[in-house]
Formats: sequence, C-alpha cells, structure tokens
Amino acid sequence: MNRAAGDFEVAADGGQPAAVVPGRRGRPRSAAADSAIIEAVLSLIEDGVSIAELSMERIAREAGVGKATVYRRWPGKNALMLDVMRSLDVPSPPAAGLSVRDDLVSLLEFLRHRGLAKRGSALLRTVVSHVRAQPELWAEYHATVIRARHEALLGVLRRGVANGEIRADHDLDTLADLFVGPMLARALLHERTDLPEALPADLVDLVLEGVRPGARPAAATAAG
Amino acid sequence: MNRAAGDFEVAADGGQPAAVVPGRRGRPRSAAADSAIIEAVLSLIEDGVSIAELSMERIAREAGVGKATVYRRWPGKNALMLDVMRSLDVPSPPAAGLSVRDDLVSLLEFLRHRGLAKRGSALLRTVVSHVRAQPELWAEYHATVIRARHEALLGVLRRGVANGEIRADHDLDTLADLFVGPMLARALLHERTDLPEALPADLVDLVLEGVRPGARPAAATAAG
DNA sequence: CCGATACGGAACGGGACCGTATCGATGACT
DNA sequence: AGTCATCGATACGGTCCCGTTCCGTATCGG
Repeated sequence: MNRAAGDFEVAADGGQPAAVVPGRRGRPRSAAADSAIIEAVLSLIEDGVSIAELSMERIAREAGVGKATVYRRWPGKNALMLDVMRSLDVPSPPAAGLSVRDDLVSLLEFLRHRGLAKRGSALLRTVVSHVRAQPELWAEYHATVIRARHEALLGVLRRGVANGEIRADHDLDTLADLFVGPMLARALLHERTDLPEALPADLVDLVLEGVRPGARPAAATAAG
Repeated sequence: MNRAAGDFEVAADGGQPAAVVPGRRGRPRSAAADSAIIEAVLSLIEDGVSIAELSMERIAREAGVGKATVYRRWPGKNALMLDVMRSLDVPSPPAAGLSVRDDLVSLLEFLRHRGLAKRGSALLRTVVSHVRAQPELWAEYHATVIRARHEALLGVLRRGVANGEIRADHDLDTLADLFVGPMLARALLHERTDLPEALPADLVDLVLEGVRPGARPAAATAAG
C-alpha cells in the first residue's frame, strides 16, 4: 500500500515524486535525493549517454544514491524518464515586446541558448531517437518542451497577421517551421553544431521578407 | 595475417567487406552474408532499435548468421556501424531540370521520400543522437548522406544566383537550411512525422518569394 | 582428392545490469 | 523515548551480451 500511494503521488505531484504526506509515519523521503536523481539523468544525457545505455545502477551511482532509493520512487526506468521529461519546465517564454519582428528574434534567440545549446540539444537528440521505441517518452517531451515553444511562436505570428506585418495566405504552422527549421537544421545537420549569435535576427529578417505585405528591400528595386 | 588482410579490404573496398581476392585459398566469404548483416542493422534501426541496444548477437540473429561470421568481417560494433554508414549510397541526386524553382521542388521531393521517409528518418534520428558519443560515426554519415545532398542543393542555389532568380545578398548555406530546415522540423518535431505531399512545392514557393529579386505577389502590389 | 577457409551453431568464462532483499544508521513524527 | 520509513551500501540469483573457441559441414584452389 505504501508503494502504491507513493507512486500515485508521483503522478499527482507533477514531476517531484517525494511529496511529504502529512499523515506519513517514519523518516520522510529526501527531496535532495529526488533532485539528485533527476539531475543525474540529465547530466548523463548531456554527456551523450543514450537512454539504452542509462542503467539504473549508473544513474544511482552518478546521483550518489543507493539503488533502492531510486526504486523506492520509480518502478522502473521508463517511469523515471517520464518524470525527467516532466521536470523540463520551459524556464520562461520571452515576454511580448515591441514589434513582431523583435519578438520573433528574441524567441529564436531564446531557442538558440536554452533550446539548442548543450543540454537542450542533447536532450532533443536523445528523445528524438526514441520516437518509435518509446512513444510515451516522446509524447511527454513534446507536451512539456516543444508544445509550449510552438504555441508561443504561433501567438507572435498571429499577432503579426492581425497587425498586417504578415500576410494571411500561409498556414501558420508551416510558417513557424520556417523559423524554427533552419535553427534545427543548423544544430543537428551541420558538423559544427553551435549556432551563430547573429542567426536569429538574420533568419527572421530573411523569412519576413517573403511573407510581409510591405515594400521590397533596397537591393531589389532596380530589378524588373 | 588473414585477419589483417581482410580488414584492410574492408576499408579499400569502400563498404563491401568481403572482396574475393584472386590468390585466396579455401572457401570464399559469402557476399550474401555481408549484405544480410548490413541489411539486418538497417532493418533493426528502422524498427527503432538504438545503437546501444544493437548487440552483435542480435544483429547476427536478425541476419540469420553465426556470430563468428560477423566477427570474421568486422573487429567490433563500431567498425560495423561505420561500414553500414558507408553503405548508404545516396541513390541518385535528382537531375537538373528546367527552372531553378522546379529543381528545388524535385530536390525537396526527393528528400521527402528517400531522406525523411521511414528508413531515412530512423537512420537520421539514430545517428544524430550519437553525435557526442561516437563522432566518427556521425562524420561518416555526414560525409556519405548529408554532404552529397547539401552539395546538390547548393549547386541549384548557385545556378539560381547566376540566373538572377535568387538575390546574391544571402549566405547560400543559410539559404539551403531555409529549404531543408522546415522539412526537418516537420519530420522530427511534430507528432505526425510524415511529410505532406504538397510540402516541397509550398516551401520552395514560400522561400523563393523572399529571396527572388522580381515582382511582389498579387496581394501586396497595393502596399507602400 | 586434399588442404584451407568459409559457414551456422553451440558453448565457454567474464562482465554489466536487473529487481529484490537485507543491513545498521538516521531522523521525523507520536 | 518509542516507532518506523527512510538512508547508503552490499549481496543475491538471473539474464543478456561480449569476444573467443570449438564443432561438423560446405566449398573453394591446387
């Protein structure tokens, strides 16, 4: 019964498994152990360890924790990985600023650091490779990380359409991919996986050029 | 000595390890076993098995081959995986056609089928997740698969710049990512990973709108 | 035919990991 | 003070895999 109660607390708490239940007897679970375990998984993934190579023993070792302490919280690796995904709160969506153009730039700049930098990139790579084998893991990552960013981007694009800065004759999801995709391609497909500082602004200006209803750039005025 | 000679043939032959050497005594190696092993690896990867989960025993089992037959050809899993990457010949870059626009569409259409469809997508996901852990594997995949496609795309873009269909004020590598990236984003980031049939044409038209020097689309003629 | 090398299959000792159990110590409740 | 679930650590039997070695058979060159 204790096991079952504990496991349900995992789901109910939404990521931090060791909630202190008021009526609970005995020594309470260590919150430090929780975060050490989650952090150990993230750290190992960041170092390029694939999920298949992530053993419970190795996770416990990395976390400086007994194996039983891990199994007391999660019934197995799958459940642990799901909670790791749930722990990936997007820190803060960049606030709505001045122009749609500037908001897009700051959104992509946010993606450049937090989304496709070291840890974010390793996570994305690792999770993306397990789409077929562990669909639930992918679903959780998508719901926690990808969806929020996509929605934020869509919001800015909708504002652009309403403002008249963006033409309304394109599917907004496709348009969103037009901004995110090149960042992704650069982070995953090229040999150097770091993203240049100027990339977000360049990308936004380049794409907006094609979708805004306004004037042509100076370089093209002579052409006919 | 036989072992060493055999291993060098692997490298010299460029992917098919069991070359029949004229002066060789005894029963020659089975070419069928070679392809069965390579095919087994690709098939397993296609089913979502990560490289870490790919054991030599499982590969031999899937190929219907004794384990010794695998070890006779490759010294270990790493070497085998490298040859698997080398076996991934890009079947045929789409021929240069009429307009730059049409060539871009057929190039992306090619990518849609062969590059990001079932097998290609699984391979990309799997290899991309091992960038940190096995850089040589990534380098080989990049050299065999990605580079050829990127060069083909760059060639078309250069032709577009020469023709005047594409303005010359943008980095061509960035421009290439502008075409490939959205395909990649759609294949990797969305929940449905299949690519719509109309995506290549839509994408090319959308991007070209922003980078061609010519007239504006009809919707924008009235604007300032 | 004969020597040599290949084949699929089975077995080997060694190692890593699984999930569980047990240990003495720890610490927050009653 | 007493109770009791937790802690890190260690050990267990079981499973899978590694890389090698042997088997009996098949298939080449000489």
